[in-house]
Amino acid sequence: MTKETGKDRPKWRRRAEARPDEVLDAALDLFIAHGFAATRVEDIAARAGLSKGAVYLYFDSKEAILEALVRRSIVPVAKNAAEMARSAPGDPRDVIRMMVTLVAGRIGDPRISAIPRLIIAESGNFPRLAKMYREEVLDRALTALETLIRTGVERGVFRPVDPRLAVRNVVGPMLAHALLAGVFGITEGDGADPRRFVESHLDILLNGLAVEREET
Amino acid sequence: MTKETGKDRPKWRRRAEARPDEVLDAALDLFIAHGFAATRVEDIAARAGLSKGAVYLYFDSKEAILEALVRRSIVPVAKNAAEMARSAPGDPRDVIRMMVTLVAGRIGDPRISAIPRLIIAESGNFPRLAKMYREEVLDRALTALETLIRTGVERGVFRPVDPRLAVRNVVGPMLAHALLAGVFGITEGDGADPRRFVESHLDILLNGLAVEREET
Amino acid sequence: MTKETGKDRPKWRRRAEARPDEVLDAALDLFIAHGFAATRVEDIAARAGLSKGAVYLYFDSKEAILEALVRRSIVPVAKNAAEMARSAPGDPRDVIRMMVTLVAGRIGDPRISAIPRLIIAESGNFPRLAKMYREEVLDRALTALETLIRTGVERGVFRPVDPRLAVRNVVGPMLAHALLAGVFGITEGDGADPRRFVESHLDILLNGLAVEREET
Amino acid sequence: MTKETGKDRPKWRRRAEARPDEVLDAALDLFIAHGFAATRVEDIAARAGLSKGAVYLYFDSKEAILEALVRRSIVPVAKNAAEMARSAPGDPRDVIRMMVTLVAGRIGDPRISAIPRLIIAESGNFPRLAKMYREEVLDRALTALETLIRTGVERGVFRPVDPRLAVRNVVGPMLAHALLAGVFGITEGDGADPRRFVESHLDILLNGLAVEREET
DNA sequence: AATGAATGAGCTTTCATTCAT
DNA sequence: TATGAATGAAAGCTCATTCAT
Repeated sequence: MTKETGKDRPKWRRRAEARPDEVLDAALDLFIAHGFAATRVEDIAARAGLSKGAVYLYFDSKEAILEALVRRSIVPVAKNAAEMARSAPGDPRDVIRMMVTLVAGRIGDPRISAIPRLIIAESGNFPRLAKMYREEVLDRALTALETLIRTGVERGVFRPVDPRLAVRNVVGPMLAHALLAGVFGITEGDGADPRRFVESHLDILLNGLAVEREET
Repeated sequence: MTKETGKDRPKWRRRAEARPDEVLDAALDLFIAHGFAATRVEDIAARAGLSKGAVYLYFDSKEAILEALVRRSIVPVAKNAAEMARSAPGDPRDVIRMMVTLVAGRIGDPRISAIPRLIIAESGNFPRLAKMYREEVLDRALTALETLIRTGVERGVFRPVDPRLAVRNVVGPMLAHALLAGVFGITEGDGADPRRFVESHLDILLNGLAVEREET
Repeated sequence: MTKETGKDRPKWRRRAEARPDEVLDAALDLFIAHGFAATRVEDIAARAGLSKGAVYLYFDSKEAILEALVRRSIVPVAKNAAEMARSAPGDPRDVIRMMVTLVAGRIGDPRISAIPRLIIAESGNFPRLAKMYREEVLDRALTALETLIRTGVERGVFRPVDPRLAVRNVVGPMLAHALLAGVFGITEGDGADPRRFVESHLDILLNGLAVEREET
Repeated sequence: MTKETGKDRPKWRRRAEARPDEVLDAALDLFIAHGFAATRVEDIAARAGLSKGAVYLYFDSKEAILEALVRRSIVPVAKNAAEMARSAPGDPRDVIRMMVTLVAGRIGDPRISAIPRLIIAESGNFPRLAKMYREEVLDRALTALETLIRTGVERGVFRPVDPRLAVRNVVGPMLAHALLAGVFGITEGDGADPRRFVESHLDILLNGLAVEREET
């Protein structure tokens, strides 16, 4: 009687539908903290606020949780990639500036930068994950960057660098920044202000690529 | 006469002395391939050519193997650091060129680049490892680089960048290169020639830092 | 109607509540028969009718089972001690008669006399057990006996013995009786009638303590 | 050359011949402290001052060590029993006094009282030990005591007690005394003077058995 | 949709025993 | 006689997964 009003069901439903995501959130936190193998399904369940058995109503296995996690993290990338593509026509330097700023802002969030870290850690055991990530994220993102750099070179705003290799200079410093902070707790004296890092990175990078001196 | 030739000493004693390193080598291969948790001590033993129980003659626990592995990888760093220090007086650009070339050559070897990857993966479970690595390797190496850059700035060969942040631009691309190759199998069409990458990296980096245009 | 009869409640829940005690019972039997170290958790599980893993739902470790066993055996002692205390006012000889009869009746049951035997055997490895038993059982029981004897001496019904030492003459013969039977299978020709032993023990003991001859 | 004088060999030999006993001594100490199962052969070897492998030159197995230990402890009993027998003709009370004094003096030594404790602990796993001890020690000693008491009864110095049961009153208090001290560390305020206990025990026991009041 | 008791394979670790030297 | 490296069978414990309720 009490809980059967038509209006009330939505709340239930809403929860029920949100469950898988709650599980994924919980799993992500724990995978970040302890890695995949050292995280127990029971702990994921507890953190998600349901019972061990219930997790298996939503996911076939622990591995399936990891996979879903990676898959979920991939979705926004596709969107961003599409968005980027649209704004591509402009000056490659501006696009790179935008991309770096965008990404650097995100990797500050441990819940986002943790996914690649998880994949790095588990790629041996679950090659499918690495493959998925490579195909859906890296190939897209790196190719986009590559094209951008190639365009710059062709237009004469960048020196004649090899775009395939140059992408490492775009991406690497951000990776280093994220890992130094996330894994080793090295955040520099000034704290965690990502803007200063982005500025520094873009300064060095774009000057390194530019034909003419960039004014900072 | 009494002891035969030095070379002929009991094989097993000779082996016994080499055993710990053999175990570490085996462990490293497997940790790289499957991660720490998914590697069984028995597999390490088998790969090292001895029995499960024998591993425990040399190491107290599986975790101790991991720690020894990291510790062993740290030793050469101290040596290199000392060496670097001696050559420091020269042009900072040359020293950076040397360092990058040296390191990039090493990270091509999966057995060397795997250690940081292991630490990245296991830092959650074994914070001591991360701490050790940070103190023994990162703090040393990054500080050295920082000093180098600062010197360059002071001498007027580098633009006025923040040395603390600039180190990410030195180290990051190499990290990216190693991970793209090691984890995702992205080695570029041209294969695994590290020299081309080093060249490209130094070109972009040093131009990015330089006051005047570097001639490539 | 809704929940069926109380009796019909899910069997397994009912069992679940009894499980820890079933495990302890099984463990006791096996510890008696083979000692703590030589008993495998799997055997305990099998005897208790569940799987190895299930034992760990109820106890943290094998040692915890032993401890719980001792703890469980201690509970009734406290009750008895309280009971004894109430009847203390009477003639010390009567109280001693009661105590000896009570205890001797119990040590006939191997599941009761086994606990001290286990503690004797394992005190080296688990000093906490010995300490617990000493504090909860021995200190209580021996002190009670001591007081009893002292009272007897003061009232002039017992000769002036040292109560601290005399307790050994109360307790020791029962201990000997239990061990001879339990460990060495020495039960006397007439079998296991404990009453004859109790009679004999009390006869000798009380005559040994008495100021005047006891009539048997 | 150095170590080959004829005179020197004896010392060697002597050691070699003493080795098994040294092993037994070491084993006894450790078995007392940790029990049979929890004692490692390697520890026995270390304490006896030789290598793990060497132990197996003298004993076939760990169990064989335990058995030899018990066997060794039995030898003196036979001698004592014979001695006792010779002095038997005297007053049973005197013989009992002698026996109790003798035994009580010995059970103060943990290396002697430990043997029965070991047997109590391990009788489940090694029934042969219990059987051996029963036959060689208990049956002998208890029978002797029994005979003694029976004689006393027949001669009219003891009341008509059942000798089979009365032996428990002779032996039990000593057992209790040894266990309270050895296992639970209960040694009474006055320390470890065994004479006071023997005196107390004999006082109570002999008065308990006597037809006429004993003067203490 | 949800629970949590139960399972059992699998892992790390220990240690009696063997054997080449 | 003596060593100690090596073995391999257990044993304790964990945890992903299942299933009766």
